Amino acid sequence: MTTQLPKDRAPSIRDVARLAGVSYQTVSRVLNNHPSIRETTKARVLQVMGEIQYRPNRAARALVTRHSRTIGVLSASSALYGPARSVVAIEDAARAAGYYVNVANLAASDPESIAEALEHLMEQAIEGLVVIAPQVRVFDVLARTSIDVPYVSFQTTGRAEDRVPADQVLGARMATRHLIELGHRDIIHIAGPQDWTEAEARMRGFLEEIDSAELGTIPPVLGDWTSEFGYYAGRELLRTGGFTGVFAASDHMALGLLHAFREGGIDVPGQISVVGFDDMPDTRHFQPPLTTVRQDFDKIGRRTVALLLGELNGDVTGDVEGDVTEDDEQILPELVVRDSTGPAPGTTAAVTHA
Amino acid sequence: MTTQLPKDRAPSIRDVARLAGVSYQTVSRVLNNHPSIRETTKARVLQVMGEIQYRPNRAARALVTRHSRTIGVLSASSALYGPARSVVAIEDAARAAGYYVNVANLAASDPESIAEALEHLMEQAIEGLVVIAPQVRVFDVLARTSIDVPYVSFQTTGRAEDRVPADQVLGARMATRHLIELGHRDIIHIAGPQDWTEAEARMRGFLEEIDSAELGTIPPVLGDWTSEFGYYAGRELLRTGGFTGVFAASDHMALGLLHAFREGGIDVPGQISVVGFDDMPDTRHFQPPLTTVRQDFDKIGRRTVALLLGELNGDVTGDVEGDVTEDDEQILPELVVRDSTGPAPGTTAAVTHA
DNA sequence: GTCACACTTGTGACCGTTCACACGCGCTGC
DNA sequence: GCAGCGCGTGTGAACGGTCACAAGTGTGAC
Repeated sequence: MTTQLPKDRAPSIRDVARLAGVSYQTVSRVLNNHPSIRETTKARVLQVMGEIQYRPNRAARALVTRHSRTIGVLSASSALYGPARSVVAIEDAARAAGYYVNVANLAASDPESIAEALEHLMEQAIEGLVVIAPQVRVFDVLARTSIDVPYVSFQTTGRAEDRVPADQVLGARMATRHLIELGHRDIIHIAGPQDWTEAEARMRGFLEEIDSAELGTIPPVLGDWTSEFGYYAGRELLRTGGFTGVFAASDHMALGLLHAFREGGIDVPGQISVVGFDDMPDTRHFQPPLTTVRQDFDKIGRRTVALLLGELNGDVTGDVEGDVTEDDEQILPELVVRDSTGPAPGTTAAVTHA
Repeated sequence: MTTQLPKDRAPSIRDVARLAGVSYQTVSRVLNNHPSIRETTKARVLQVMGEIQYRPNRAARALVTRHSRTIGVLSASSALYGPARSVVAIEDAARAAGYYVNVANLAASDPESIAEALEHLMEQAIEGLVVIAPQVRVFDVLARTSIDVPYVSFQTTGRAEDRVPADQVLGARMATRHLIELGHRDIIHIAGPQDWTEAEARMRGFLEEIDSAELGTIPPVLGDWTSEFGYYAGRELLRTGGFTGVFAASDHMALGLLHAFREGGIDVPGQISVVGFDDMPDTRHFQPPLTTVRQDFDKIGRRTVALLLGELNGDVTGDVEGDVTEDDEQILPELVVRDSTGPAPGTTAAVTHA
């Protein structure tokens, strides 16, 4: 057949219809696989689609359905392993669910930057929002600007009424317990920024575990996730002393700590034990290879997306048709023991460093 | 005024028009700031827009203009620092230029995965494509599937006729020269996957520099960017020996090398010097702090986006209206000397390790 | 005073898809 | 033999913008 196709524009549903000898509505039905359509017709239409490389126009579809099938991700400092890995996990999960993702990276976390990034996402007509950033502040801005898309933070659990990242708490408890079981009594926590829910949850886990072991609490140090901070915190800690175990809320900070301790002539794990969080791939090549808590980012990403899509579709449980389920169940973090942790020096006593 | 707005849908251009007492076309003119429109009218329309929080519908606009203002990014293994950082840089640059970004991450780099990811991006009606992945293979797939969007790879220089990432070559030369100047004669290169243009360019830079110093060439080892690979390569290298300097194409691989050398009882930089590439923030806390080549990802990102947008707008030079220019000039990498490099052992002679 | 022209504004059609509704057909049931 | 029904398919309108064109106003030149 020498039926001519438009040269200057992409083939549309009507072109397909003409070539297949049906109406455009029938083609539309094939696209949305409507039940009542004859098999043979469907096959014919599909074949034509393949032949002319037809691709549905998302803009037209979005226009009429009022659904962009796009979710937004607001991410901070994506150069860090955790956020970067999280974004990837979200993208993959969303793609698997047939959604598109638009990411806005936060240069700074002042309200203006946040508002600007959100505005950028809203222009995209996002249907939902995943926040990988200081949730507290983002929430502030969201409330103030009356932007009303459903949103979740990475790490939220499946149950909508309980937005606490249970596995984060658990992971932190595992890390802390590991140190306790090695005989450490004086353990310090280098926390992440407390307006991140993840940081807050990890700190909570740490405190809970310390508490249940009836150990004395050393006030945690509030950091910024980076190795640079870990390094300076480590130097400072060596000046004051009074601890034998450190639990850092990120592997980056743990790396900095290791550097500072090494520089200070401290043996890890001989004198001080260090635990990180995330298990980024590099950690096993740190000096010494780092004991840390592994997170299953992909699973968390799928759960987060499932939760969000569930909310979009109006049900509270977080269930979605079937693609991305598996949510409610808790995703267990895993303690990976390497060489940065060992028995507390002496038997039970803490060592003091000058 | 008690003019009622639609409750179930977002306000449209016609709602604004009604409230401002003008036609919808006038509102459209304001949106596209058409020159001939009275200041007072424009102000009135803008005020109404602000009051009712009007946001133009991108789908409708895309439908009629046939421009999605979206560019796609095809990225591989974004858990690595380089790609992750590159994606962020692209996103920021694109956002600054008023474009949206859609990222597809490659799980594997077989043709099927690539085709699937590309298909996902094409559904989004992307106008251009940035590839941060094995360009060679992606290009194969692109050619085969007759997808026809303009595309650039991250790292391409401004001049369209010369798609060689000059600064990559230069950076590699700087790293290599640094080793040579320290007296190293037997230098080995741990390269990245050769179907990445970046990897190929870095290797070329290495070879060029070795050549111009009239040193003997040791065949480079082809790696996969990861610290894990670096570690095993390092172990293997220790078995064969015959070198005193290593230039790794990524900081991750350098980290693995350091680990292997440390484990083998080799002193870095006393016996072997190591140089990395990228200057990820963690490198200064490696043991020892790593000498590496710093890349200005943000600048490269802006240049890449400018180049792509220039191509979209039909001009060959890569210039775009004025937003994102600054391209043609070369972006100079910077050698950051830390503690992983030192004078070659002995005077000029190479050391052989058992 | 009229005409040309620039400036500003408005009207109709269209982009590609989905939705609501209508319609033809064959089958069943009485 | 005809109402009723379900299946498969087609027609018109709508989504929210932009484009092409028309038209009203005011100004200056003749």
